[in-house]
Amino acid sequence: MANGVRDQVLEDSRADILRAAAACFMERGYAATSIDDVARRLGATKGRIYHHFHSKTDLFAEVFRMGMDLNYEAVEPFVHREGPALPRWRSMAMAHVMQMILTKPFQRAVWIGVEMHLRGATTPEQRDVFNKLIAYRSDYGRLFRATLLQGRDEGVFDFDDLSITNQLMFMTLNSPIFWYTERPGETRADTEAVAGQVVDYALGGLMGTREAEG
Amino acid sequence: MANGVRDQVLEDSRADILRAAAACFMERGYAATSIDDVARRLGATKGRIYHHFHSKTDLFAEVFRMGMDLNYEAVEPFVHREGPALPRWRSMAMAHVMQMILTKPFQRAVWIGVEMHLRGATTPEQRDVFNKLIAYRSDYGRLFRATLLQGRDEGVFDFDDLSITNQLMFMTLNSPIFWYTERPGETRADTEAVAGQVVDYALGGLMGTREAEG
DNA sequence: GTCTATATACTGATAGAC
DNA sequence: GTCTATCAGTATATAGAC
Repeated sequence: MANGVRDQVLEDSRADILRAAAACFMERGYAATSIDDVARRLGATKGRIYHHFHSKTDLFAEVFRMGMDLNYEAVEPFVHREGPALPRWRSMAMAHVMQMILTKPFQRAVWIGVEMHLRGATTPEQRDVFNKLIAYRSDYGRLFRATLLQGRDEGVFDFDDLSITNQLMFMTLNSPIFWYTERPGETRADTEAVAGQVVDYALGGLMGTREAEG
Repeated sequence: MANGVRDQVLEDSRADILRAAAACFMERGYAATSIDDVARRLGATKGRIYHHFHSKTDLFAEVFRMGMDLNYEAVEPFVHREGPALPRWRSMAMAHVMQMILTKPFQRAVWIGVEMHLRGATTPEQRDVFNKLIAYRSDYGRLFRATLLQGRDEGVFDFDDLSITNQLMFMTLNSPIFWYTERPGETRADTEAVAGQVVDYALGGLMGTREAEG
C-alpha cells in the first residue's frame, strides 16, 4: 500500500509535467520550447523536470505516447464491431475527432512528432525513440484501413489509392487540432456538433463525387 | 540599362537565398533553422544573407510572401470566370493543389507562418510583419468563399458552417505539402492524377454525404 | 558583396546543496 | 524531490577586413 501511494504521487508529479510540456509544445513547437519554459509554466525550475525525464527528447516522447494512448482508448472499443463498414467507420471517426478536440495539446505534440519524423529532422540519438513512436502511430492508422477497404467492397466508399485516401482522411479528421478553440459556455452537444461536421466532410470525401460531375 | 542589369543580379542573388531558406524551413521548421544552415546550403557564410535580409524574421517573411505570390498567380485567372460554381471551383482547386505540389518548400513555409501566428508564437517585433502576411493569406482564402456560397445556392454543395468548411477544404487541398514526394520519372500527367484525387476528395466533402446516411 | 571575427544571449544538461 | 549554480555548445546579429 505504501508503495501504491508513493507511485501515485510520482505519477501525479509526472502527469503535471506532461500537461505543462504538452501545452508548451503546442504553443511554441518542439525546437522553440525550452525546458525552462516548461518549468516556468509549472512555477518550478528545470531541476524538477530533469529528475523525472532525462532529456527533452524523452519528455517529448512521453507526451507523444500519452496522446496516442488516449486515441487508442477512445477508438479501439469500436474497431472490432461486426456489421457493415459505414456505422463502424462513423463511430471510430467521431471518437477520433472528439479526442482531437478534447486533448488538443497532446494531439498537437503527436502531429509535431510525425512531422519531425517525416522530414527527417531527428538526430541520431532521437532516431530509435522516434521510430518506436511512429510505429505506434502507424499501427493506430491501420485500425481504419480494414474498415475503409470493407466500405469500398460494400460500395459505400469510392476511392482510388488507399494510401492517399488514408492521408486525406486523417488530415481532415485531425484538422481541429489547428483551428478548433473552445467557446465560452460551450456544451458537450456543441462540441459534438462541430465534430459531426468534420466527420461528415471526411465521409463525403470517402464517398466520392458520384453523379454530380460537372 | 545598367540599372536594370544590376537589379537583376541583385534579384538573382536574393532568389537563390530565398530558395535555400525555403528548403531549410521545410526540413527543420522555423526555430530549428539557423542562418548558418541556410548559408551552408548555399556554400556561403551568413555575411551574404545578412547583406540582403536584415533579420531571420525578415528572411522568413520574404519566403512566405513568395509562396503566396505563387498561389495568387496560379488561382486568380479562374476566380472571376462567369458561370456555375462547380467548374470554376474545380479549376481553382486544381491550380491550388498543383501549386502545393510544385512549390512545396515555399508552401510549407506559408503553413509554418500561419501556424506560428495562430498559436501566438510570434515576438512583439515579429507581430507587425506577421499580421500583414496573414492578412495577405486571408485575402487569398476569401477567393474561394464566393464560389463556395454560390455552389451552395445552386444546390451542388451541401455544408453547414462556412468557416469550418473553408478550414476543412483548405486542410485537404494543402495536405500534399506534408505527404507528397515526387517519384523518379514522374510526368506532369502523373502529378495531375495525384492532384486530381486530392481535388475529388475535397469536392466530396463539399457535396456532403447525401442519401447514403447509414 | 562576401568573408572573418566577435559580442551577447540562450539552450540542454549536470553536480551538488538542502 | 526540488532548487541553485554552472558548463559547454550554439544562436542571432554586428563590425570591419578584403
